[in-house]
Amino acid sequence: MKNFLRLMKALSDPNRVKIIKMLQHKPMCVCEMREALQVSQPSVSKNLKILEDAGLVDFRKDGLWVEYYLTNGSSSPYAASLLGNLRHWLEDEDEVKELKNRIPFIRREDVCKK
Amino acid sequence: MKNFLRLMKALSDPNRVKIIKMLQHKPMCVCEMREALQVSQPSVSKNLKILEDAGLVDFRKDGLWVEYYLTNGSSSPYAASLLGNLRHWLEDEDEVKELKNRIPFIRREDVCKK
DNA sequence: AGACTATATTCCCAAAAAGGAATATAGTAA
DNA sequence: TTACTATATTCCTTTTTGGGAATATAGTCT
Repeated sequence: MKNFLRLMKALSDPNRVKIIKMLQHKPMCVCEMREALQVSQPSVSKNLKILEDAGLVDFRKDGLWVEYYLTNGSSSPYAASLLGNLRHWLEDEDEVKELKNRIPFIRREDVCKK
Repeated sequence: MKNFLRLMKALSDPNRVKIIKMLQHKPMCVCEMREALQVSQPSVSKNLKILEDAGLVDFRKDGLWVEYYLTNGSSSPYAASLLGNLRHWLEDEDEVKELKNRIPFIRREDVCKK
């Protein structure tokens, strides 16, 4: 029950759902997501932690930055199911479409290291 | 997006999830659920409204009391999917098993009309 | 070592959520 | 009508949540 509730809670915030939708496109580091979402860096980090605790995302360190990516859901059948559904769900939302359109133009080299 | 978030939020509270699990067993009125959950009547009513807004439950008036039941999910594909999954999900949770065991002994005639 | 950068964490505040007491509403029954 | 009952709603309080500013941490580079 606890895990399930944690998952539902993780997916009940618009920025966290947007992060999921972005990561469906490609793995991204924090500064890229910060730019895409137009929120503060701590906000992105904290939301990523919530998604990680829910078993939805994982990360690998790449030098100075941290690349986040969607899990295969093996940690939880609930997470696996929702991640599967979210591949199709919300694809028609304007917010999501616009976000995915913007991703290719967000280049790590430009956004970070300022 | 709004509908999806509303659904996730509706399912991110333990009492609301328990209501769903109870209604899988049989339609119930507010006073029965109040007894099963051991919370106040207003709390049950408010949680039911949240579930209703999320497209998860509906109700029919039966004289003085109101009988709630699970929707078929036709109002939202998200709700339909989650309701389907929740038939199997959480069935092994002790909280849920105990709750379902208690339901047969909660008789409307005893619990209400005191 | 020191300077710099990406991310995580802490702290604080405003907004939202959840619960109960009190109250309002609607339906029943005399 | 009045009395009663089940549910809904309002109001209030406590807890939780989400955001940003400031700070800490970790990794890179010279």
